[in-house]
Amino acid sequence: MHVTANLRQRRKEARPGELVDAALELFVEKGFAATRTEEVALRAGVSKGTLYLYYPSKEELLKAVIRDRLSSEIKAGALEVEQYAGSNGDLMRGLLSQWWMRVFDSPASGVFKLIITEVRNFPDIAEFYVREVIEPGQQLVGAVIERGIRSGEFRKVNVEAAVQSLLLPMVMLCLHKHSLGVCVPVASLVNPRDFIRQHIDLVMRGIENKPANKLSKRDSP
Amino acid sequence: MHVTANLRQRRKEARPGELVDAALELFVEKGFAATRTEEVALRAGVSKGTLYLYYPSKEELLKAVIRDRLSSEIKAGALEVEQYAGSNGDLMRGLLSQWWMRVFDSPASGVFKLIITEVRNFPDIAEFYVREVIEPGQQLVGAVIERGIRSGEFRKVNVEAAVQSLLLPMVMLCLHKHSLGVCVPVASLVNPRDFIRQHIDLVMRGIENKPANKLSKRDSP
DNA sequence: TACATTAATGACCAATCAGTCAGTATCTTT
DNA sequence: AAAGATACTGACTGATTGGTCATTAATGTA
Repeated sequence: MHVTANLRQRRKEARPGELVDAALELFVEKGFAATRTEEVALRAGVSKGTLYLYYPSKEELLKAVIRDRLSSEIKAGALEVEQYAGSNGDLMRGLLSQWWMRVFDSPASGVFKLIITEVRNFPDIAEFYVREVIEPGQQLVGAVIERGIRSGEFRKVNVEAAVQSLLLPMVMLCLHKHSLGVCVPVASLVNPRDFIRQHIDLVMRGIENKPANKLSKRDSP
Repeated sequence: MHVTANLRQRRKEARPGELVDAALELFVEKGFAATRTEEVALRAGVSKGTLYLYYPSKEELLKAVIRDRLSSEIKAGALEVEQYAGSNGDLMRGLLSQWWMRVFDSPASGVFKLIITEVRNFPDIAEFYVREVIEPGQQLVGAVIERGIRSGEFRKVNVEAAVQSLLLPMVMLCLHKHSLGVCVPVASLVNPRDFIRQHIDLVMRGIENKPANKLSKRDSP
C-alpha cells in the first residue's frame, strides 16, 4: 500500500523555490487575479497554509516571483561585452543570440508577460523592473552600438532607437510564446529561431556602414 | 435644481457602445478577472442589471469588446495600398506612419494588451484575432515588400521576417503604453513618435537596395 | 522512550462578486 | 389621460477565495 502517498515532508529550504516556480507558471498561464493561492500550493506539492508560512500574501508572492526569476538572468552577459575582442557587429550578433537562447526557452520568458499584465496593478514592480532590467539591458546593447559608431564600423544612427528596433521584437516573441502561441502554433506566425537570425541580420544591415553585400559572410575560421 | 442628476434615461441604441467603451478601458486598466462588472456598468452610467440586459455574461462582454473595437480598425488601409503609385519605399513609410497615428493614440491600442493578457483564458478569441488582424496585417505589409523586391527596389529579404521586424516594435510600444508606460513616463524609455520614424528608416535601410550613402556599391542602379 | 520544537495541514471565516429578478420609471399608443 | 410595453434598477443570493489558526506529525535531543 502507498503509505508514502500522504507522507508529510519537512523541507524548509526547498519550499520557497518550488512555490515561486509554481506561481510563475500559473500567473503566466491564467493571470494573477484568476489564479487561486490554493492552486499554487497544490502545484508546489504543499497545502495552502504552507504557502502563507513562506509568503505573507498573494501579492508578496507575486513580487517574489518577479524578483527571483529576474535577478538570475540579469547579471550574466555584462562581462561578456567587456571581454570580447572581435568586431562590434559580430559582438552584437553573439550577444543577442546568446540572450535569446538563454531566455526564450527558459521559464524566465514568462516574466515579460507577467510584467506587461500585472505592472499596472502593482506600480512598485514597475520601478524595480525599469531599474533592474530595462535600463541595464538598453545600456548594454547601446554601449556596443556606440563603440561601433566611434570605430566607424557603424553609421551614426540614433542609439536609443536602434536599441529598441533590435530588442522589442525579441521581447514581443517572448510574449507571444505565452499568449497567442499557446493557442495558435507560433510556427504558423513565425519560427522564432529562424526569425531572430534574420531579424538581427536585417537590422544590423541598417546599422552597419558596409556597402550592400549581397551575401552574408560565413567564412570565418 | 438638478433633477437631471438621477434622471433615468432610456437609450437602448447607445448602451452597447458605451458599455463596450467602459469595458475596454477597465479591462485594459485592471485586467479582465480583476474588473468587477458593476464597475463597468457604473463607468458606462448604468446599473449592473442593465449590463446583463445587453450582454449575457462577463465573458461575452469581453468578446464583444475585442470584436467591436477591432473590426473598425481592420478595414481601413487595404485599399490605400492598391491605389498608391509612388515608390514602394515611400508607400511603406506612409502605410506604417498612417497606421501608427491611427492606432497608437486611439483606445484601439489597448486591444493589443487585452489580447496578450486574456487570450489564453479564452482560446476562441485567438482564432478570431489571427484571422482578422494578424493575417490581414502581415499580408498587407508583406505584399508591399514583395512588390519592392520584384521591382528591384528592395533586396531579396525574407518577407515574413522583415514584416515582423517592422511591425513587432510598433505593437510592443502599444503594449508599453498601457502597462509600464502608465507607471514610468514612456518618454523616459522612448519617445514613441520619434522612435517610430527612426525605426522605420533603420529597418527600411536594411531592406532597400540603395548603396550606403557615400560608400560605393557594386552595380549601377 | 519521553519530551521539545517547529514544519505542515485543512477546516473555517469574512469578504467579494457574477448573475438574478421583482419592482419602478419612462416612453408609446390610443 | 389611461393603459400597455419595456428599458432600467438595485437588493439579494449562492459560490468562490484570500487569509487564519488550532491541531497534527516529523525531526531533534537527552
